[in-house]
Amino acid sequence: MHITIRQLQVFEAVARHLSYTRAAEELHLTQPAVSMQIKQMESSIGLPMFEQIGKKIYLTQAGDAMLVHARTIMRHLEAASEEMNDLRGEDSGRLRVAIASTVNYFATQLLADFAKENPAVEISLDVTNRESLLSRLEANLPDLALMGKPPADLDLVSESFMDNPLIVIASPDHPLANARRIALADLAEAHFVVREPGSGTRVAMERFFSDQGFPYQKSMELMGNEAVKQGVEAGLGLAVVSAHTVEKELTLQRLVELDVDGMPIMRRWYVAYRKGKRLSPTAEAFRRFVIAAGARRSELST
Amino acid sequence: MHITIRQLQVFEAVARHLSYTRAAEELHLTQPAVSMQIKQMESSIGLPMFEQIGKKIYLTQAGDAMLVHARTIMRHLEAASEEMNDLRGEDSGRLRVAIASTVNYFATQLLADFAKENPAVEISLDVTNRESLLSRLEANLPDLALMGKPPADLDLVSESFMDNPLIVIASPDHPLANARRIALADLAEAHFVVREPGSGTRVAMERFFSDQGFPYQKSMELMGNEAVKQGVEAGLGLAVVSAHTVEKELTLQRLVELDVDGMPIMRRWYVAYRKGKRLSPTAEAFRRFVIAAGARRSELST
DNA sequence: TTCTGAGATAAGTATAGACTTATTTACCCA
DNA sequence: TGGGTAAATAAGTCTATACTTATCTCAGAA
Repeated sequence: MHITIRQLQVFEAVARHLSYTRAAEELHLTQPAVSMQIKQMESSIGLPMFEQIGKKIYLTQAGDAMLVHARTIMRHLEAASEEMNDLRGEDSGRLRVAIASTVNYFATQLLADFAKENPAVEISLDVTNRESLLSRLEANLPDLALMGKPPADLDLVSESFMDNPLIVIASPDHPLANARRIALADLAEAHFVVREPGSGTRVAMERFFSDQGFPYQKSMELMGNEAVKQGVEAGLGLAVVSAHTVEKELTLQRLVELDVDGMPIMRRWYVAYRKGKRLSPTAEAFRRFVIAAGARRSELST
Repeated sequence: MHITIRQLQVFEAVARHLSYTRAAEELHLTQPAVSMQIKQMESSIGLPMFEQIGKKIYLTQAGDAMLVHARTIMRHLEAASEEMNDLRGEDSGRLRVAIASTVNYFATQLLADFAKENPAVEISLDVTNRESLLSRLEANLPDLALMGKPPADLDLVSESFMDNPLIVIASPDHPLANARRIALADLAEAHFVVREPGSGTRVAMERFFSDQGFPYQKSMELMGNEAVKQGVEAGLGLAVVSAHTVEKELTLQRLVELDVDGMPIMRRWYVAYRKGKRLSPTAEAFRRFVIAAGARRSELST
């Protein structure tokens, strides 16, 4: 059975008007065009759809049955067309964002702002550490990722949008709390609270220390930024964290930043997506939104 | 949005395999053919359906949404195709038969036999008098009609299939019950029970009497054959009826046939349908069935 | 690195799809 | 018996569809 969508459209119009001529008018066609479409449809089905009794046209039983299907099919085509129209706009559809856990401290705000501007967008946010974020990217789960510098081997398209200074924090009553220009060597005796392996912050810290030839001492390994901060507050030792994650604590003087030579380690945050990814207009809009927000923020700080 | 059914088919196959090449194999096509179909579909929709991340192919959100519709549309096409296949056969679908009430005495048996041979056919039977049967034919309600000689003005295609002798019946204790070769004039004093106007039997009777210049006397007008028969049994007078309707009563001697000169009036039954009607294979089969049954019956009686 | 499998691209073709205008046929009604 | 309306038929045109083969590109694995 080789039937055309066009044939279904024409058929439906004829069935509705029970008139070829009327259907032709509606479709801005000539009457023979309609005759032919119906005839082709009938011959490919092998059954008449209409019967002409006297001057009137009636649906045959086959036509009756066909009409039901023609209508549902057309309804689905229209529904699909509308959905596609929505998806073609920037303010609809779904947006799956995965973020490195450290990013959480400002990304949530960002997403909230974006959601407020685009209420019809269905946003899903996925917060994990760098390592599992990369594996999610590999499985093509998120549309976009917010993370530290992406590795070269995963073919990511990325753009940095914000500074990410890593600083050393200590409890306020730490002996070096008020020291100036501390050399890394001065911290040889200190113990460090560190994030779990797989954390981007930890990787960055270790790379920095090893570049500097500084063999840091680990006091404890904790899962997540919060735990680390609390560990430091509790006096378990120092820690290297992203400055953004401790803004509140520094203001409240629950924690202090140590003035260590070579710090802060200047890193950057990136918006990234896998090469080949067909960003939806919404995802693209969010990407720009993030970059713009980063630019705004760095303007403020200069 | 100008999309082809073919495109939906190809799209569905690709979405199922998540591979152009695999889909091409399934559809017995070359791989570029599939590429092009998808590309055309995407360009007419204005959104990508797939994204290629590394070596794997994934559905985009738009593709995901489209797939749902593509599948329902294809399901409906298949369902339609199956229904049409059924209707193309002789043993399915619906069969609407309208019969003149007098025909009821043997048509019900006929329909029962046909239904037994074709259990999947949905039969609807409509019993009315000639007049309302004609108006139903005019409205194209029945597929076929079983009736007396069809009028010429309604453009019916008809074929006679059985004799319909009209006879005069009387109660067994009627004075003329055993008389031979009664002349019509001898019935001048008799009263006749007659069918309602609109009845074919009544029309035939009146035409016959008026052709013979016989002004019959009407004792009572009754609705339907049964009422007429009971009226005659009750001694309300004579009646002209189709012989088929009184077989039982004659055998049981509840009624007798009067041997009137010029009787029986020899009429015939016809299967008829409106010119232009596209008889379904089932309807055509029933038409032949009726004619064959008529032929069998007249062979038996000779 | 090279090889391999998968998809994209290019170029070309046959065909049937979707129309048109002009004309004929058929029914219904006045 | 014509006149009007509606559908069928005929003939022709144009273009997009649905393919093909040949070649190129690219990611991932040996």
